[in-house]
Amino acid sequence: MTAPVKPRSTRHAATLADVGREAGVSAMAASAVLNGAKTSSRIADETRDRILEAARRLNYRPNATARALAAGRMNTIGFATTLSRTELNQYFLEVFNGVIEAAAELGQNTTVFALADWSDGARRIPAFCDGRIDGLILLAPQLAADDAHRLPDHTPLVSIHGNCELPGVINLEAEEEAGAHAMVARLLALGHRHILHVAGPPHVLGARRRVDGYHRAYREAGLTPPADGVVAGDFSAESGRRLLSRWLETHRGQEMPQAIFAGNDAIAMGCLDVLTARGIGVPQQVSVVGFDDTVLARSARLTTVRQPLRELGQRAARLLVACVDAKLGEGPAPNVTTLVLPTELVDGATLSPPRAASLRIE
Amino acid sequence: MTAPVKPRSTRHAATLADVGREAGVSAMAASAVLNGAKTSSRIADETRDRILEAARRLNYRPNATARALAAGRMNTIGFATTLSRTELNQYFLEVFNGVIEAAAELGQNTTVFALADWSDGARRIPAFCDGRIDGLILLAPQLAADDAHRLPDHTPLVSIHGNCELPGVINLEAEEEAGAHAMVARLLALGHRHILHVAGPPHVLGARRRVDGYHRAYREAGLTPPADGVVAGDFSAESGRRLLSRWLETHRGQEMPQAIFAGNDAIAMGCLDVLTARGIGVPQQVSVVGFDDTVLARSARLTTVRQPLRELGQRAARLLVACVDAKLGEGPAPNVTTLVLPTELVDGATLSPPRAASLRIE
DNA sequence: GTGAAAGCGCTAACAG
DNA sequence: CTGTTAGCGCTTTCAC
Repeated sequence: MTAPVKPRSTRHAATLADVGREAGVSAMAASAVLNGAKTSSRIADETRDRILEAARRLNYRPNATARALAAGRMNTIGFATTLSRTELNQYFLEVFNGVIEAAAELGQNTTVFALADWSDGARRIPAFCDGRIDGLILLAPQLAADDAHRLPDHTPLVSIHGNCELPGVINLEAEEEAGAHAMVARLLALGHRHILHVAGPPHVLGARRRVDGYHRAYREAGLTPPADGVVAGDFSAESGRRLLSRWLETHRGQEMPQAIFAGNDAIAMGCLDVLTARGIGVPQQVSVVGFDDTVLARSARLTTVRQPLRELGQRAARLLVACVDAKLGEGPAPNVTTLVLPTELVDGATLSPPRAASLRIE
Repeated sequence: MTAPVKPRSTRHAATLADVGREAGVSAMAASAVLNGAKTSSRIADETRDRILEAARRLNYRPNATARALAAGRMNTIGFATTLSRTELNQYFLEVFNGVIEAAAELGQNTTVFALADWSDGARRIPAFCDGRIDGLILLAPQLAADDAHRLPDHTPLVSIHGNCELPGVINLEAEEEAGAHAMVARLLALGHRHILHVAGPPHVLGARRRVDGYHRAYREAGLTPPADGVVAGDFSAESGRRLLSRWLETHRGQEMPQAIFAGNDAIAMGCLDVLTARGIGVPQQVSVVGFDDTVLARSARLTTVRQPLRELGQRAARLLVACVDAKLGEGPAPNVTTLVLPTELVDGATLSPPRAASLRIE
């Protein structure tokens, strides 16, 4: 019987076995001392010192993959999002900051999965949940109810701004309808009557909710929204530019809207571009308001509706980690299925009362 | 001798052993079929089908941690950066997009490590390199040469905008001095003479290089920079606001600078805030130019110096993965130690020739 | 108090 | 072509 060759691993500085050998004890003892093992009652102080000393001398580093394999936990959460390669996603950045911050506080790493789109996501998500992450946050997922059964059930999931209920997936969102309503109600209260809503994609729940808020504000004020008052595209500056340009083209000679309520800040920025290019003063001639309160809004001093994006990220991370803990029997499972945070109006420099005389589109 | 209890793992849907049992073959056969094993020449078609069928029935998913432990590779790269909790880092976002994009193309995941600051980083980096990532990108690290020996040598590192040479670490950067020089030279060519440089932190190499470019442009034009022509703070809008406000306070009654060259776009945005608040027209009365060409610049139509941030991220990821491959004997090691990409001027709406009459600071 | 043994799931080597 | 064996580094019973 030949003694098994123990090939000296070159992959890591030192293993527990190395440390044990150096200290003249077993690897288990080393493990007990170096990693907060719950198993060992106590190791003799003298032994412990010897082990610590050996570890320092060999520059011992625990191996995360081995530990993960044994523990069934990687201490890493995933964050899945679509990331366009042409337009940087401020929305992502805000939420991500919250996620990574809260995760770090809980000793968890964050790995980001960039999706081309969500049909891609539905296909790839199961593959992500293969042990490299302990749980996954879905950012603004566009999943069909049909995709639900394909989602892995052994990995906790949390969604932010999910577009449909997914069984077993906690969803976090903000009061978008209420936020949109409050903003449009304020515009109406200031005297604006002709408000154009340049909306996001109709297949996105949040975009529809903003449209709903717009309509409710008119309704509750006893007013009727203008004909052609809502145009929809996607959530990008480019879309804002395109939609508004086209709208102005097709309504040439008619009355210029007094205000533009953009579906998000990026759209608002696109609208600002168009107005500026036409020499139309904001807010002197037309008011423009956005939605989200991303850094874009702050840098342009845009009047907007704030969604607590960073906080959504933080909460999502904390809930997710709680789910992971619970799955491993290390705590109670959070008993929420949905969490809705408030929105609020943010004052900027792009909103004022409507001018007295109406303006014609040239 | 008691038979070892095989506790049915509840952690994963199914293991290779499960699949093998179901298909009536060994786990190795299953491994060979399900994961592209190079070892086995061929498995009988009939067997292979049986295995695939069993895998599908059991919904088999390979376990990434087990695979990583055996293979010594996690297929994940790390991205370490400082992330302020008060101001969102557009610079980070741009580079990150490049990193994640290139990494994904190479089948690698990306995990982000958020550092409070780089002294923190020097301490924590070794701990990250414990097998959970195969290599690490350092974004704008501020490391002392002294920290070098603490960096792990078993994990490949790549830095972007590193502040000092680190042995064995490939560094990527842009021609910052040249970019700053080109911009200031253009300002001078337009007729500006009194250019205030609101710079970044002097301990950051890139900030110093921009100052150098500023000085060289004056020198080569045969001119002398104004006294008090450079003020330094950090790379944030807040710093830009504070520095410019203070500068204007302390120079009250003197001549207003004709142009402001900001150390980065965030600083430029801060300066724009201050000028706007004072009712000073940009660029009619004062020109403002930035550095980086982040999304902030684009949304404000800021004239700026473009650094190819996304490309820096892409290149860094590709180089890093090449290093990882090389370490595992799967390819040649890249033989570069430094990569410098060009910068270029970006036209915006915040630069014009100086006005004829000089302006006094009120 | 400490060590021996078994196993987390997968893979590389070698035997059959 | 397929199965057996050993081992990646760490942990967790369970004897001693």
